[in-house]
Amino acid sequence: MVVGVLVEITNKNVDKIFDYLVPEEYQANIKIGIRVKVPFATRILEGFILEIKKETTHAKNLKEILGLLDEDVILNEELLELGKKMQEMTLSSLIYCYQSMLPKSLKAGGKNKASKKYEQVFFLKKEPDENLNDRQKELLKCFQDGPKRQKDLPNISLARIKLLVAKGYLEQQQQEVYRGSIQKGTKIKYPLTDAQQKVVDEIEKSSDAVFLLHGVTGSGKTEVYMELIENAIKKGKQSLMLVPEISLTPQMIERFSARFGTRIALLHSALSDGEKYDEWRRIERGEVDIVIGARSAIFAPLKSIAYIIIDEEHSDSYKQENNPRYDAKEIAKIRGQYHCAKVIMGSATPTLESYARAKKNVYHLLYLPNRVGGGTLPHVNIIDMNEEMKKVKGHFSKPLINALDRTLKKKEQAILLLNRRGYSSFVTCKNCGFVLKCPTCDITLTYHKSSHIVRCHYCGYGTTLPKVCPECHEEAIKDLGVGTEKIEEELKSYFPSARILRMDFDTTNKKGSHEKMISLFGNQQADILLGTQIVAKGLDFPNVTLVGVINADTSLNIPDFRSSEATFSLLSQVAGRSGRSIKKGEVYLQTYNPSHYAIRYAASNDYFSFYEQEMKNRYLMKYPPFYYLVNVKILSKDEKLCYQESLKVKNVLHKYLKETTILGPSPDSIYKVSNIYRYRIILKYKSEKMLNEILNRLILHYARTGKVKVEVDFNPVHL
DNA sequence: AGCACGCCGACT
DNA sequence: GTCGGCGTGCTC
Repeated sequence: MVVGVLVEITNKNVDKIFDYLVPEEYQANIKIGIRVKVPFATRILEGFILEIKKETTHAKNLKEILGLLDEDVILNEELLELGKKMQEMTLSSLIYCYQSMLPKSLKAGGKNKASKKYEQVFFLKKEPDENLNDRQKELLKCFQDGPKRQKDLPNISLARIKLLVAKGYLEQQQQEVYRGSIQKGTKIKYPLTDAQQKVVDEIEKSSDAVFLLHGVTGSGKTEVYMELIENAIKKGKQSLMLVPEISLTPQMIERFSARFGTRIALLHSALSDGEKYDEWRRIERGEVDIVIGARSAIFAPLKSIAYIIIDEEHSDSYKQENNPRYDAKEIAKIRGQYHCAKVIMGSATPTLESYARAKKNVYHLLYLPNRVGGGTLPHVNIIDMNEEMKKVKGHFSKPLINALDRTLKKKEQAILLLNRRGYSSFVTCKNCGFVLKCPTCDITLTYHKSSHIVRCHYCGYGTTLPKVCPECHEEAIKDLGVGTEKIEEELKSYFPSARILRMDFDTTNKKGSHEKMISLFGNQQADILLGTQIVAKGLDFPNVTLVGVINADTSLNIPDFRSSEATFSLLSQVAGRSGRSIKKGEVYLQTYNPSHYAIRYAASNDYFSFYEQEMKNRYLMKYPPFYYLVNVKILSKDEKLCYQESLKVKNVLHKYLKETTILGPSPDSIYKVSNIYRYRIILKYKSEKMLNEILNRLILHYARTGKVKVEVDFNPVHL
């Protein structure tokens, strides 16, 4: 017996199947999709069995596999096939594709091995008799209604139980337990509005495969999802829902667990490896009906899927930003096809790509134009900061201060957004203008006031803030950026008695702190929630009647063709946090670009006009959805070599790709990260037959040397 | 990815 | 004369 094994090495030159002999002792337990240990050159590696055959076509004498790592299949037939498609789509190595589908403990060569957790359970074996004393008889009664763990029996020592085991009255067994899964469930269900019901009916009756649910903020998309999921469960089918990591908030989890109880698996970054493994096992064993998770949850090993829901479809988090650079929305469509499932993408501000497809009837378009309960969308005021800054200093305009004052007096709550995207809170010398930069990345360092440390957000490098300027040696170092801490101070000077809750990546780092803050604010133990993008998404607080955006337009200034879309989307989302119940809400957008269409249309909540305008720009500039993009990155520690090879790559592309616009090479948006220089070449095309083959050949060519590396990113979300 | 094999410079 | 540089090639 011979097996074909894909080993754990991610280099594209080793990304092929190697044949091994299977010793007699292992033959009975060999399955496609399990992991094995194999000798490989001078080392011992792990890999996945992808083939089982009688003989090898490989002429030379084969080595034998050294052992099996799994009893159960890790990569089932669907995932095996999916991985191959991923490889074609991303040009990553096949092993990378498989590894990215699995929790760490199930990857080949993953350090911490599969870790089922067991607990001792005890159950009754022999009825109590006269050989026991009264206390022992009493204890045995506890086991009459079923097996028990020691924890289920407070005040009973393990020794007392073990004694009864020794005497043969109780039997002890190992039972696999799952860590950290949801416990409660009260089956709460709200009746659907007519509009929601109509959408549900339309999806259920339709035979289309992909739907785009365009629903304004607060229109109750989640209720639609839940209804569909529940109806699917009644038919014995499962559902998979993707949300941006940031939206995996306790609020949303609570809504689902309240309705569906324990038959949910949650996959998010806060879980430990053991917890992730347990959730994966529950899913694989068919013990859950619903999987909710961030991007990688798209690979959850469900067996019979009815719906794949992509909530907040516009979120850039669905595209993986490192190898393999897959798009979970595309994976969703492939899995959907396999399961004959319906894919539903939902958003208040769909991506232009999705909306354009919906308009061409590639996706089935559904629309929820109104808020549930007839609530009206908040009134939005645009504040021209060019004018305001002549009147006041600091970051707050008069109208926003007045609005905050009114809100606080009414005992209502406010959310303030500091738009940090594309914004660096840099540290500079007031004397010579020197800006603190990371020694290994071409990035300004960010000052963290609470810890007195400046840090690089790309490589994590950190150091204490220098007292004197490294350049001119004057004591004139000053942080100029606007962080939430600074805004908080300013806010306190206006409203000394207001209770301010600051939420950003610094304060929500610790496990559970995010949850705590949200419940604190929900219980109205704070008046103002101040934070970065994290406050814009998915939160639902009925007492919030004011939303203020300190700087609506910083995200417009980043050099990315999607910056208008990102700004429009962010502002629409955050505005939607205001006035979600009967109380009327208002919104203040402070901006230096009051006439920019992204800001104006966000203010008037006019998705359609934004769409039309932005589509015109995209057409003129040859951007998606009119053209496809590929970002070809050339990386090297050697700056000169990097540029030289970039030119060579460009020439090759030029020679073979006749239908493609080729831009560059140019320095990447971050020229240097961890001492590696980066150039990029942008490709724009509508259709190019040779594209994948040529790019693949380039990657392979550079994969051997190690001095220069070429990476490609199809449909990049950021340029 | 590693690691061996193989062909050219300054050193106990 | 040798130690060791890293270019090239291979791993069932």
